[in-house]
Amino acid sequence: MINLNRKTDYSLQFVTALAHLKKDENLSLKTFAKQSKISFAFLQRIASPLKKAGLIKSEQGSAGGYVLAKKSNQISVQNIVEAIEGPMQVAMCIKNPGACFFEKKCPTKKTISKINNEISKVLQKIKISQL
Amino acid sequence: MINLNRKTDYSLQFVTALAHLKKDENLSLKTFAKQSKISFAFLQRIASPLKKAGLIKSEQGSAGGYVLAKKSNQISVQNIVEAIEGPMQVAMCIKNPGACFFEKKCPTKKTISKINNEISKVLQKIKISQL
DNA sequence: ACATATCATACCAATTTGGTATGATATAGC
DNA sequence: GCTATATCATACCAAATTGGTATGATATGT
Repeated sequence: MINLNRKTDYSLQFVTALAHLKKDENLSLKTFAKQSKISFAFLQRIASPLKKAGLIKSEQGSAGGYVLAKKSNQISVQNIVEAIEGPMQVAMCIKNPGACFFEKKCPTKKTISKINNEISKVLQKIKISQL
Repeated sequence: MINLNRKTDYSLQFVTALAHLKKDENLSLKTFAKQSKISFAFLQRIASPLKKAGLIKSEQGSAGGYVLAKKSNQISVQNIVEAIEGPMQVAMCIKNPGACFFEKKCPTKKTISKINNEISKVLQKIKISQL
């Protein structure tokens, strides 16, 4: 399926919210959960990979919370998708050599690969700052 | 996830094979199953929606089989994706009003919608004849 | 200390996906 | 009319993915 799952969807919302913070503000998950009506527990599962991917930073403790780790015009939808869902590939064959039975003989691999590149470009072009 | 599932993948292979038939030839699923090593039973589940979508035609009976219903430069990857997976939408909100809790207030709907259009364009642009 | 954060798990139900099986219907050729 | 070979229309099932929750640990400002 060509679709963004709920984790990715919520991630976009969260990162967008971070992009709109004022200087020296941060945003805790609890606060964002209240604002957005997204479950706190679910947000926790999102924040972790976003941080690992270097898109957001965090401070623990009582005045803690999250902020962007980069400028919002340097974070693309592609970055978020890949942080949450792993490497963007429209078919297993693109980035996993040996994953497909057909492999080299596949009559459509070239096309699949092209589709992958084009979609990837689209996602890279759209930045968080554009929201 | 941004990916083409196996049904769509096999569909691309099948339709491509039909595009390469000579004048007045047809292709039965049994024959294609042997050629491609794709399971016959699985191919049956693919052929049905492709036909319903008006992309391929069939003849029953002992000399029967499938042919394209349109010229191969008039069938896009988008057509196939939609025939197999339903309307292309990166998020439920795009084509199902009321499907999402956030609906009008959603801070990212505009972006999601943009992503949807861009990807849709990509898939429309790529035609079966290009394989 | 205590309240409030992040962090790191593990768990479970619901849905989707991949794949098979079964029986009916249509048709060309004998 | 019989037979072989097609499509057609289901229904079924196992495995993987997704959506969502729960629990406990660690860090830090007041």
